[in-house]
Amino acid sequence: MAKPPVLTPQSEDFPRWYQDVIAKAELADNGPVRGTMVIRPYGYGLWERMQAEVDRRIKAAGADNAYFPLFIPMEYFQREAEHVEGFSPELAVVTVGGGKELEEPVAIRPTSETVINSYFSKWIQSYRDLPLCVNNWSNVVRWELRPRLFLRTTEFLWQEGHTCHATYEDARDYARRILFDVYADVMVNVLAVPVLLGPKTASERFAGAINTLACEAMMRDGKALQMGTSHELGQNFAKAFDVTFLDAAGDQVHAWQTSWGVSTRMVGGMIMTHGDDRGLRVPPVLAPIQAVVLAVRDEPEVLERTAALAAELADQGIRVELDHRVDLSFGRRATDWEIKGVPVRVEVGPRDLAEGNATLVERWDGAKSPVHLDGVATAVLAALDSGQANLVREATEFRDAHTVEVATVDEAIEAGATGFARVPWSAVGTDGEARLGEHAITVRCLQRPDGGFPESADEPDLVAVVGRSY
RNA sequence: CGGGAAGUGGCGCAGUUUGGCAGCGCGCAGCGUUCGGGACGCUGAGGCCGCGGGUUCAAAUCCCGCCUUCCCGACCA
Repeated sequence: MAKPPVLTPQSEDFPRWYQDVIAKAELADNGPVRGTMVIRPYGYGLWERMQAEVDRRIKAAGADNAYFPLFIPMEYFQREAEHVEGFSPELAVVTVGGGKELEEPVAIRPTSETVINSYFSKWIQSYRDLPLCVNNWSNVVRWELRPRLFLRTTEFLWQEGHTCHATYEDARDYARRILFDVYADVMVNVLAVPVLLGPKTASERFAGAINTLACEAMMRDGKALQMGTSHELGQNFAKAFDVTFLDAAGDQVHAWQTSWGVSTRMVGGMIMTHGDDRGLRVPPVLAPIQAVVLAVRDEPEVLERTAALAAELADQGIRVELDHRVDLSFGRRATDWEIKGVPVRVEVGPRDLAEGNATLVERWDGAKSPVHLDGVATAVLAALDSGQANLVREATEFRDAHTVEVATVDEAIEAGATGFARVPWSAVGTDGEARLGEHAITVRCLQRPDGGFPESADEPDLVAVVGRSY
């Protein structure tokens, strides 16, 4: 009776499970060039939903979309010392164009601070031009040594926001606003992925930033994934690219800036936060397909009722799909939707109809329940709500159950191997970071002892959250 | 980029040691029977054995180079 598992069980081999589920749920394929990724329609559907939710919030935060070019003059990279140093190793450079060796090689953007700032310097003249907040949806290239689908690909899709402000405080507040109102909000309320928020240590900072704020999540194998970052750039790039403005007092001063991004990595984070041995579990708010109405049998009444139900659900604003593939066995189709993680399945067969019911199956826990045909829409909506809440709760409980409080670096090394360890930052420091590093453990972010967000990384009594990471 | 493993119909693999007709399971197509948790029967299609070079009468098999994937490390959304 027991069928061989469709996917490698997580407990047996988590990385293998991850690859299996990406293949079987038809999310993505490897591209022909190392590190590249072909995103298949269902995988892209997940990304499009993430994009829509992020985009809406970015606009609400006052940033407008724009587009900057893929190609960047090499010389731009040289201008900010830390930036060059940080990105040089992963830069892809075009040296031939139109069949000729180029006089000046052209870099393919790994991020766009440099080009964008060269235009900011043209556009900004007065404090009245500030704040200037733009966002770019794009692809970027970072020559990765160890690619993994969605988590770390040489080319990936993301948004990068870039802003200029008149004061340090404005820039700092904006970087936080993006972290909280855009990123954390999407992670928790859309992706159902609980995130820890806090500044990075100096060694984990973005190349060229004065402060990097991060959203860190825990995957089901206990490893950390950085889901998004928001940087305070200070005046580093403004100085390198001459982004200045005349302030109200008549002085020419450099702008204070931020940059921030989330990428297709979020898809990987969602997969590894919620997926189980039966497949994906896509949070209802995110799901491109929230409910599937499945005709159990090829009978006229069944087909009619399922079609009517699907239409009714669509009328309620539910993203619904009708499964009339009666040439495939019921079990096969049920399994397919399960692997794809569709939150709710509405099954209708002759037995249901005899009772005047449909069968509602919830993906998050597999629970099946009969629902009167008149109450399906209401029941689906309720299931979508509770499914979302349950996924967040489950993921939060998992993370907390794999997080321990420790006092020393040695204890952190031990605990960090299987989850998160919270250790006083004062007990770690730069030397401690190096020792953790020897065990492939890093400080994911700094927090207040109560988990609160610190005013600054220099605040006393901070706690370092450490763990292994992707 | 270092260490390890591996590339054979779409997917998973055997065959490589000892060179001699390219196979199996799943999937796919057609027909029929099925259909409430990956259905079954019959028939059939599908291969430059990762790519390039070499050795040989003969290469999936031996030799050299490259590419790609996976695992473990150093760097990163």
